[in-house]
Amino acid sequence: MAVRLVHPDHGETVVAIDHLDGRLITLLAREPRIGVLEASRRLGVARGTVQARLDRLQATGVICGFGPQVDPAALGYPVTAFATLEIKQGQGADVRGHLATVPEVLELHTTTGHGDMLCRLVARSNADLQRVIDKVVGFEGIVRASTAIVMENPVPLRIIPLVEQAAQE
Amino acid sequence: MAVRLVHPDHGETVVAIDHLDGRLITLLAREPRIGVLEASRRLGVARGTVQARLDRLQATGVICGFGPQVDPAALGYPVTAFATLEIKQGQGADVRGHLATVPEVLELHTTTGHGDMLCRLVARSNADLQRVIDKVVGFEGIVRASTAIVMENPVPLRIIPLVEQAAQE
DNA sequence: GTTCCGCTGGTCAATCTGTACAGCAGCAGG
DNA sequence: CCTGCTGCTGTACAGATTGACCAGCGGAAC
Repeated sequence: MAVRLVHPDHGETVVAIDHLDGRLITLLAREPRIGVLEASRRLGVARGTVQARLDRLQATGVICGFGPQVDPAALGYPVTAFATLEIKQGQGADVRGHLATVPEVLELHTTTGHGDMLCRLVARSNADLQRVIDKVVGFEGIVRASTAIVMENPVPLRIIPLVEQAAQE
Repeated sequence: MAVRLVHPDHGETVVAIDHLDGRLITLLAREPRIGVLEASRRLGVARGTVQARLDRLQATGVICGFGPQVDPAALGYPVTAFATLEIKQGQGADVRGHLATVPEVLELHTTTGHGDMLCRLVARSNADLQRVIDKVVGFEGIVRASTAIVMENPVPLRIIPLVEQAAQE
């Protein structure tokens, strides 16, 4: 059963999930098209149980949606890159706003370490990547950018192993 | 209409999507729970059209699934970090296999540039991150690792702006 | 002109959903 | 021991949705 807890160290709200929650999430991840009824059959529990678990998982924020997963490569953007940006003092907010307007910026984080920001880019080709980088970097406030082009993706974004680990407890 | 094309430069299969496809994906991303019937009402087209479009988008790989989106923070892993790894020559495959077994590694890419690999990690706390990094790096073949902790995430992983751009054409 | 293809608007049976209910079991508190 | 609470089960119901069809229509290509 998913239960809201308060982390003893940080006071953040976390949610403890049990084995059934874990199996449910894993099942949904593997076969997203099945409905509540079919899921209850697979898991060997009553339909109402699955419904209640799902409602709770969404209410607690563990599951934040079932949006379609779109493959940028299939859309014509097969090149992925990560850019580390160095930002001029005090320009952070402007840069964030700028990057948010660039469709090819799929993700942006502010980080500790050598750079100040890390963003994930896609482009139509290696040549097109230059255009994207110019668009990203062509903004006052960005001092320097270093880009790493993704060649292979041995582990695509995943969550199931973590869910299973979290469900162990 | 989503149509398979062959990219003139690379020979890769890409898919051109039209405005209706774009609206459909955007709609599904915004309100994932609506069904085909409701979507057809919102888009002002026949139900069969939406069904056909969806089938085609999935067949062409543009939409690769509707899996649940799980928030690691809600599961008790509020700390995200990116680690750049330098790999000893010829150890790539072993390192990939090792990292794939670590649940806290959500994503792994091999890249050009200073490092050889870039991976996304989560941890229960900053202190716990040390444990995760030790687990990741404690493997022969990894020469050096540099980690950037994520402080803020101004642009969460998104795809809609790109879909809208792709749908313009 | 003819053919192909996609969109429309309609139907059909089968299934699923949301909701509700009573019964039962485990657990904590008194 | 009894009580109250919570969660799971099995069931029921009306209403909505799904997948599958079909004939007709229009635009684009040959």
